[in-house]
Amino acid sequence: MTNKVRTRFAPSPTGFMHIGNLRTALYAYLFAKKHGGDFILRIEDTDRERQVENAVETIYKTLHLAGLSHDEGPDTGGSYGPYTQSERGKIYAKYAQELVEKGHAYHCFCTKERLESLNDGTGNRRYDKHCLQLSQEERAAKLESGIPYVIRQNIPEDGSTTFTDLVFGTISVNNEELQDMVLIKSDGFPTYNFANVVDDHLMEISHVFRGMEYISSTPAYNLLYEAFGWPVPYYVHLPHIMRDRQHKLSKRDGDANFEDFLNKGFLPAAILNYVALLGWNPKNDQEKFALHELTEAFDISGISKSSAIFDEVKLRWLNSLYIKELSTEEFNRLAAPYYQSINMPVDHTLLDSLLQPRVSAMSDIPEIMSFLDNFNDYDLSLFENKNARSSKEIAGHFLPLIIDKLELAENWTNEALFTLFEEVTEEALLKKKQTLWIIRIAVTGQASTPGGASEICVLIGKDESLRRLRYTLQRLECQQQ
RNA sequence: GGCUCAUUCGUCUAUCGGUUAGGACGCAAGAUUUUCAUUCUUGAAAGAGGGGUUCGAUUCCCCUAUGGGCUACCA
Repeated sequence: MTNKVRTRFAPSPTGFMHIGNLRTALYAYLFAKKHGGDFILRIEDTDRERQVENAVETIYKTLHLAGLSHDEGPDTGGSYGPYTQSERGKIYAKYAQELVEKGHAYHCFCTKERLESLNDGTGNRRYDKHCLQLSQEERAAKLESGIPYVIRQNIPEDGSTTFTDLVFGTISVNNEELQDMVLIKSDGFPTYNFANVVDDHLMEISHVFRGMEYISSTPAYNLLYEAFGWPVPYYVHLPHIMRDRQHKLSKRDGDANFEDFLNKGFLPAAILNYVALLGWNPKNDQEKFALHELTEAFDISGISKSSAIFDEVKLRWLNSLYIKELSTEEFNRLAAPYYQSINMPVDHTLLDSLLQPRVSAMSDIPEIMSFLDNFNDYDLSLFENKNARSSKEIAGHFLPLIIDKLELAENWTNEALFTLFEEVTEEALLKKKQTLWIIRIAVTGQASTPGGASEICVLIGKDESLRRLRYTLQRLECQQQ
C-alpha cells in the first residue's frame, strides 16, 4: 500500500456525459494532479440493462475534449486492470465468497413477490434477513436446485456507523437504518455498492470523489471495508448541480450534458472553468482559470456543501472571454459551420473580425447575422431612438443626402466610409450619434449589430448598401403619406 | 413516512464571534467611444423564521420552515 494520491472517475456508460459527472471528474482530476497523483478511469457497466451503445466512446471523447487525461483506464491500461467492471466478474465473486465465509454476507433466495410484501406501507421496504436464518442444509439444497439467488451484505442490527467526509464532516447513522443490501445480483454481476468498494480498494484509490447522493449509503460501504479489514478511503462527496431550486439538471431539458453545451456553441475550456466554480471557490476573486491554473488552485476546503444552480448567463460571459482569446484561425474554424446558414455572400475573414469580439456563444451567429438575409420587413420605429436622438423624420431628411454621396463613393473601405459619413453629418448639421444610428438601422433593420454603420456597409458591399438605403427611404416616405 | 444533508443579494460565492456583510454574472443609471459592441463610474440587491449561548451573533447550539438526497437485484 502506498500513500500516493489516486483518484478515480467511475461513470457508468449509460449515454451522454452529464455536466455534474464532468465536474466530479474534474475535481478528482484536479486533486490528483495537484498532489502529484494518478487519475484513473473505471467503467462501471454492471447494469446490463442500461448499457448504451458507444457510451464508452463518449466518455473517452469528453475526457479528451475537456483535457482531463487519465493515467490508467480501459484504453490506456495500467497495472490495476481490468478497468471495466464487466471484465472483473471473478474478482467480485471471490470477494463475495470471502464475505460469506466470514459471516458478513449470505445467500438470499427470496422472490420478488416476497420482497415486495415486506413493504410496511410508508414506502419502506426493509429486508428482514429471512434467508440468514436458513440452515446449512437448506441453503445447500436451494443452491443445488438452481433457485436464483443474490448475495446480501449482513449488516449488524445494533450500533451505529460513522464516517468522515472531507466536505460534509462527520456523519453517523444507526445501523438499524441500513439495509442488507444486495452485493451480487442474481445475474451474477455485482451491484455498484459492492463493485465500487472492491475496486476502490484493489485499485488503491486514496480519495473517493462522488456525488452526494451516495452519502446515505456510505456507512454500508464502511461496514464492507471493515468486514474485509481494509482501510477506508477519504470521502469527498459533492453537492449537486441544479437546474433550479428543486430540480437537478436533467437530460430531458437538453441542457444537462456536456455535448448539449458544445452544441450550443460553448468552448470546452469555458464549460470546464464555469463548472469548476459551481460548488468550489478559490478563496480569491479570480474567475477565469485555465486547467493548469485550476490544478494549482484547487483545494477541497473550497468545496461548498450546498447545491448550486446552473446559470447559463454567467457561462456565456465566461465563454465570451474564451472566444476573444481564440486565434483568428481557430475562431474561423469554429464559426464556419454557423456561416453555412447565411445565404448572402460576404467576406468571412471580415465577418470573423466583426464577430469574434462580440459573440458569447458560437451558436448565436445565425441570429446575430440574420439581418443579412432578412431585411425587408423590419420595424421602422427603430428610427425613433431617444438615446441616439434619432427619429423617422430626421432619417427621412438625412437618407437622401447620404445616398447621393455614397453613389459617388469610390473607395469602399471602413476608413473612407467613416470620413464620408462624418462629412455628410456636418453638412446636414446633425450629430454623428444620430446619423450613424440612422445609417446602421437603414442597412440592417436591427438595433444591435455586429459592427458599426461603416463596418456593416463594408460587409454587405456598395450595391447592397445602396439598395437597402433606398429601400428604407422608400418605406419611410410611403409611411409619411 | 423514516433517515440524512443543506439554507448569505435573482444566480455563483467571500466571511471561519466584533465588517459600512466583500467580489463576480445579470440588471439600472451615467460617462467615454469611429457608430453596434467594448471600456469606465455609480447604483439597486442578501444572512429563511423563532429560541438560546455570549458583552456581542450571518458565524456556535436547539426547534420550525423550505429544499435536496437515500429508502432498488440503478448507479
